[in-house]
Amino acid sequence: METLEHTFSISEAAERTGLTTHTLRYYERTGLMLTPVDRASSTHRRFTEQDITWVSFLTKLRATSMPIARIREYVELVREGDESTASRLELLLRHRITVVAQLADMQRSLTAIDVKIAIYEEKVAHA
Amino acid sequence: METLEHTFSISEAAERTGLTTHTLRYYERTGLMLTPVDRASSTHRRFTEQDITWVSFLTKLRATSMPIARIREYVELVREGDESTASRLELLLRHRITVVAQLADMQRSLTAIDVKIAIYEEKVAHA
DNA sequence: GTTTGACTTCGAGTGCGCTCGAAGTTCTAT
DNA sequence: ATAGAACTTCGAGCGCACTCGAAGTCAAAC
Repeated sequence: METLEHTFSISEAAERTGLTTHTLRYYERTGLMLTPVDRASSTHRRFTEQDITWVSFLTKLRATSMPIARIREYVELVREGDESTASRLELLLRHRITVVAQLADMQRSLTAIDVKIAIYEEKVAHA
Repeated sequence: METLEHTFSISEAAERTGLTTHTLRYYERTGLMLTPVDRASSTHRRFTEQDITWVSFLTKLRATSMPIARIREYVELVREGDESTASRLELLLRHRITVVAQLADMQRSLTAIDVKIAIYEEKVAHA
């Protein structure tokens, strides 16, 4: 059952990815989709499950501050097929290092803020 | 000894805070300093230890994505003096919630990226 | 088959946080 | 005294990632 692949309109895709339709079109036009999005009825976009999956992943890359341009590089590697696996791994590993650094940095900043909070709490408690 | 308060030129302040002189001036002019920076010899800025300490803290706020405008609100509260302690605490606690959310979000994204990395490592190992 | 609303492309606009350059002034070292 | 570096203000410009509006086309529901 369910052998036919289900597809989604742009607004359904927006709903599923948490992006706006504007942003989805922007991502496509700026070269961030693995393949051009299918068009049903000549013009309207039909997003496949794979498109949605990819957009969800690219959202993770964005959420960790990978710049659009870097994501585009990654996409180009994916398009090259299997032979680029090692390059893709390398790109992601490099990105991973920056993410871990970001997390550590943010954690350190949070600690500093917590120190301040503690001081204020003390102050407020004595008033 | 060392009872005289040491002050810093803008380039020394830049060095100590990791910001550029341009950014330090920008922060001052956009209302992010607790008090106007002292001027020695009529025009040149002289940063006090307290200025440096404050800039370091505001850098932590920025590093956790607090917008300039919110920092300005915080600064205005500080200028009001002791009576604003509770408001400042509230502002920081509210910010804290967003920071914790950011950290969790980033951590989740990192996990998704790690899954992909594991897949690629598997693939590369078999080649 | 017509209406309603979702879709299309295109290019321009926005918001944020810097970042920079120009043109002039002041400090420091000799 | 003077050269050169470091400082000053001011306003404009930039880079990134969207975000939006206009004007037109298409499609699903009745």
